[in-house]
Amino acid sequence: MNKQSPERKGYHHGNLKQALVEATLSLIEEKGPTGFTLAEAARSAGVSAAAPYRHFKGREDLIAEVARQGYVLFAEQMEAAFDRGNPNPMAAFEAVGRAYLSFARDHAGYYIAMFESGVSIAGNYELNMVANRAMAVQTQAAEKLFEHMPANQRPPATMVSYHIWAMSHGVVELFARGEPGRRAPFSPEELLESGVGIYLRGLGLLPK
Amino acid sequence: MNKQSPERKGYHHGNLKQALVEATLSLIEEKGPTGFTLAEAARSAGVSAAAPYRHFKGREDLIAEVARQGYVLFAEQMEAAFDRGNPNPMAAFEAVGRAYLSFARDHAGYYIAMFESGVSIAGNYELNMVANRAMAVQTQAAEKLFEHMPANQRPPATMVSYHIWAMSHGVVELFARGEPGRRAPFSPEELLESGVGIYLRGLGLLPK
DNA sequence: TGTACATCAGTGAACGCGCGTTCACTGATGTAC
DNA sequence: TGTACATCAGTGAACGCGCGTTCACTGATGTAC
Repeated sequence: MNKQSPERKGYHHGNLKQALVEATLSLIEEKGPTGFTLAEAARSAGVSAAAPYRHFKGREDLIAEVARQGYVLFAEQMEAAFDRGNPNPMAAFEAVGRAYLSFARDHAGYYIAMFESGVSIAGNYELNMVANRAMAVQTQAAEKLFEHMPANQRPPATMVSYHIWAMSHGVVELFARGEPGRRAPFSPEELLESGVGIYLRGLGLLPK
Repeated sequence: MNKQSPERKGYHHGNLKQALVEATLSLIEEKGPTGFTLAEAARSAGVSAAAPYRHFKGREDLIAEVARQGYVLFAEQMEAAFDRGNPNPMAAFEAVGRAYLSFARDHAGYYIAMFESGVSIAGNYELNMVANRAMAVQTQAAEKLFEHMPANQRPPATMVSYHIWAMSHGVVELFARGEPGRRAPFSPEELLESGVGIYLRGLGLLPK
């Protein structure tokens, strides 16, 4: 175990801010969003305990930056999956659902910083903006789906996107953590896809 | 602000174990599942920092006890709401959903200890048992609903209960925390009820 | 191209603090007779 | 009913520890001329 970060050059780190973000991601995945100290993050970036203060106001600020980067990446991946509704609204909608799950799985550290760290989104303007951008994709996907449906035969698109978001988040929290399959005999993907399928049938958007 | 617990009698507390559990509940609600120390819990129970060691092995053990009590209460409330399927399966199913949400709302401290504290359920036999008992109610409610449906026209009852659980948990985490209505223009109850309604329609269990 | 200088981004020592945990102790309570 | 004694459930002092944070410092880098 080499505690010293390998890309460290000399007296100056050169890229400490980002190195701290990455150290934090690992620590979050290992020990949870509150299971480590700022000093620990500094140590695992190969730097003294005082160094982080050159880049962040404190622990809270570091985690907020991690969450911010996470939301940016998340928004990109959601937008790419949505692909402005191509090839068709239903396929795009389903792609967004899958993108949600793969983000949560492949970037657990970001996901935890964003949704489980208790970082205050309301109290941070920039974080608020980028979080909204990410979540807006889900609403757009629902709107596309409703394009040819009369408004009085369906719930508001925002409500639909909250339903899907809630189910996605619930699946991640309850079934995508820990050893695979430990808590349920179904995979997270399977659970979310089947759940969303039944839901869409309930909206009259899938046959039978 | 009286830091000393009021029901404290003399040299012996008399009910310290439970007082610590209750102090922990308040602290969890205030500061999150990792936002306080064992010493803090002791202090707010009006007792020296060494006293908790007479009842718990440490912080982890105290939180596990809080979670255990939470699961017991949760199971009771879910079972009462289910009422063995009375007055009819659909009403019972919906009552279970509402019970989930009110438990999360009225007993946030327990809910957080159970689902967000990172307490290891798998590694604690008693906790495992009581958690399973609570979750089994949801599966029973789904089974009752399916009573008169041929098995090949429906998903497994466990899967349905996981879907509902995921959506319930998602609604709690995303929309039932913080100031009411801050994150969504819909109340948690409204969101869960409408979401579950659409889902049940998708199962062919509700008309239209 | 060389040099002087300003600025940046680190160090490491120091401090005060509160926590976890142990320990010998002691006040209160329960019980045998 | 009294008394002796064991046990229970607290105290408070002590310890070592690591954290957060500040500070004067210094090595490295960038830039003006």
